[in-house]
Amino acid sequence: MRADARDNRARIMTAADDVFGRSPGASTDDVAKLAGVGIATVFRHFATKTELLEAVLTLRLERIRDRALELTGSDDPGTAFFEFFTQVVAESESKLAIAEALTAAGAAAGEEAQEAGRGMRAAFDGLLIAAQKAGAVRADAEMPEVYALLTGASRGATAAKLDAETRDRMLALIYDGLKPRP
Amino acid sequence: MRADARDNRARIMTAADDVFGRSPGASTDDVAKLAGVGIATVFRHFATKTELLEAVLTLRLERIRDRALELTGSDDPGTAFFEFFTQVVAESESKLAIAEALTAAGAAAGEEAQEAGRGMRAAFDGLLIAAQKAGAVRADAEMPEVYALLTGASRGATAAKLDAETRDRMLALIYDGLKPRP
DNA sequence: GATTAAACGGAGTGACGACTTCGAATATAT
DNA sequence: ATATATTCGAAGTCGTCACTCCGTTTAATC
Repeated sequence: MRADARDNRARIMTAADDVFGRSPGASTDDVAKLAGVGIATVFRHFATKTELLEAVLTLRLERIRDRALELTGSDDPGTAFFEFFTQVVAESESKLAIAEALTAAGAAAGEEAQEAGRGMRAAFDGLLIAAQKAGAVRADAEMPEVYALLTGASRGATAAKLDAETRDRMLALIYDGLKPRP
Repeated sequence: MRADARDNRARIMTAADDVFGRSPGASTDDVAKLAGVGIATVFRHFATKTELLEAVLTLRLERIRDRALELTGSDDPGTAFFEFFTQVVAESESKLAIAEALTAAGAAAGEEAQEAGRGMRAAFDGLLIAAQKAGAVRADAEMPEVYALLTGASRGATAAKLDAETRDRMLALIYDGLKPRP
C-alpha cells in the first residue's frame, strides 16, 4: 500500500469519527472536507458509507474493550468495575451518535463490529465477575441486565444531556442497586 | 371545519404514529399511503414533516402524563410509582422512535411538545414525591436523576431489544437502588 | 338539487446525498 | 530521471424525499 493512501485512510477514519460523533446525519462530503481529501478518495477506501461507519464504530468498541482489559486483574476489582462503568457512561455520547448513524443509514452492525461488540462485552463480563467474587457487586446480578444498565445509563445521560453532577447522582443510585444487600 | 377534513386529520395522525413508531426514517408518502389519502392532504393539515412529528410526539407525551395523573393520589404511592415506571419503560419503544425521527428531521421539539414534556415530568414528579413521603422511595433521590433513570432504562431496553425477563431484572436492580437504605 | 367554498389527489419541482467516472497527479522502482 | 502503476479529486449521475400547483371532487347551505 502506498504511503499517501495509508495516510489518507487514517485521516478519513479520524475525520469520520469526529464528524459522525458530533452529528449522526452528517454526509460523506463533510467527512471528506474535514479530512482534506476528495469524495472519491473516501469511497475508494470504504466502498459504502455503511462500511466507513462500521470501521469507526469497531475502532471505538475496541478501545472500550482495551480499557476494560487494562482494568482486568486489578487488585481492587470493585473499584475497577465501577470506574469502568463510570468512564463508559461519561464518554458514550459520541460513540452512540456513531451507532445511531449506522442504523439511520439503514444497516445493522456488520460482522466486524459485532465481533468487536462481543469482545467488549466479554471483557466487561470479566470485570463484573471479578467484582462479584470480591463482594463488591451482588452475586445475583447477571451479565445481561447489568449490561443493559450500562447501555441504558449511557443512552439516558446522552439523550437528556445531563450535566456531570446529575449524571453522577444517577450513577450513585444505580451503584447502590448493584451493591450487595446488607 | 368540514367533516372529511377532520376525519382525514385523525387518520393521518394515527397513521403517522404507527409508521414513525416503527421506523423513524419513514417518508411522508408512507404516512399518506397508510392513511389512505394523497400527499397534499398530509401537508395541508401539517405544513411540514416536523410539524406532523411534533403533533404525534405531543399526543404520546400527553397520554403518558394522563397515565401518571390517574395513578396520582393512589392510596399505595409506592406501588403507583413503580408501576408507572415499569409501564413507561415497557411501552417506550415506539415513542422513542418518534422522538428520534424528530431529531433526525433536524429539529428539536417545538413549544407544544416541550410543554407536553413539562406536563409529563410534573406528573411524574408528583408520583415520586408521594412515594417518598410514603417511605417507598429513598428521600435523598431527586427528580433529575430519577428522571434520567427512567429515560435511560427506556432507551437501554429499546436499544438492546431486551426480552421482558431481562428488562424486569434490570428494573429490579434499579428499584433496589431507589428504595430507602436500611 | 343548485351553488360554492373548502378539501382532495397526484403529477410535478428542486435540493440533497450516496456513489461513479475519468483525466491529472504522484509515489515508488529502475 | 523516467516509467508506470496506483491514487487522487472535481464534476458528474441517479434516486429519494420534502414540499407545491392546479384541475377535480365533495360536503354543507339554500
